[in-house]
Amino acid sequence: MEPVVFDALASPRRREILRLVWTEEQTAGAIHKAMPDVTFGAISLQLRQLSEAGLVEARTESRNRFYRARREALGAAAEMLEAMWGDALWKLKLAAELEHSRRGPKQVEARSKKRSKPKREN
Amino acid sequence: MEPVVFDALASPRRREILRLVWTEEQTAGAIHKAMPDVTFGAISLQLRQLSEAGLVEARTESRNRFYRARREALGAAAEMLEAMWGDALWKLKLAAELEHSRRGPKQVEARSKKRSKPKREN
DNA sequence: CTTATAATTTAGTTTAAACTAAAGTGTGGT
DNA sequence: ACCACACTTTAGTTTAAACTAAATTATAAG
Repeated sequence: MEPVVFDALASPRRREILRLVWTEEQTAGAIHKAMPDVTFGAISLQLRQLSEAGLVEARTESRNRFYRARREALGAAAEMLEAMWGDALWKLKLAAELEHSRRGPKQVEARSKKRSKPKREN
Repeated sequence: MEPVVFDALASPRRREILRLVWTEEQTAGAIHKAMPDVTFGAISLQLRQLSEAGLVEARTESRNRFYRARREALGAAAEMLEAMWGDALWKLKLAAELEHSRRGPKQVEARSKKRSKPKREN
C-alpha cells in the first residue's frame, strides 16, 4: 500500500467522489451536480488528485470526461470504504466532515446566476 | 469503518507511532526517543489523537505511560499498514512525507541543552 | 466565425493540522 | 520540603489543503 493512498482517502470530499464513481463511470459534470456545495473547479482539482494517486481513471468522449474508480488499486482500502458506506449514519458523518474540512473563501451567494441581459452599459 | 480512522492514518507521524507500538507496548518517552526530530510535546499530542480515535490504548505505571496499538479497531486498515511496512522503500517514503507534512516554527537549535550552571547573573 | 457547453488551470484566500516553547501535573527519591 | 523525571497541556506560529473566482482550453453546433 502506497502512502499516497492514505492521503487521498483522508478527505471526505474525495471519498464521496470515489463512492459516486464506484460502480459506474460518471462525467465530471454529473459529479459536480451531486455536490453543488462547491464549484466545478473544486471538483476538478480533487479529480486530478485522485487521478494522480491512481485511484480513478478517466476517458474523454466529445466534450465530456468520464471518471471511474480503480478499485483494484485500493486493495484493503476498498473494504474499508464499503464498510463505511454500509453504516446507517455515514451520510450524516459525511456532512459533518465536509463542513469541518472546508477551507478558503465562503461562496458569495448561490453563485451569480448571470443576469439575463446586463449588456446595457458598454 | 469510522471516518475518524481515515483521518488518524492520514498523518505519517501517527502511522509511524502506530508501527512502534504495533507488537509491543512502549512508553511515551521511548516513542519520542525513536522520533527525535520533534519535541516530546508533539508526540504527546499525536498520542492523544490516536487515543481519542481508539487506535491505541494506554496504561500508567508509576511515572511512565505505556501505549500499545488496538489492532482490532483498525479492521482492514491493519493489513494496509502492514503491507506498507513490508515495502522495501517505506522508510524512505516516510522520511519524505514527514518532511512534507511539517508545520509550525522550526526547532531553534538541537534544543537548548540547558547549560550546566548559567546562574551567574541574578 | 461566433457562441455555448464541458472541463481544466491559475491566482489568491481561509483555515485547521502540526508543530515549538513553556507552563503545569503527578510521582518518586533524598 | 525540595527537586528531578515523565509526561501532558496551553498558547502561539507556520504551512499546505481546500476552497473561490476568473481565465483558459477544447469541442460542437448554428
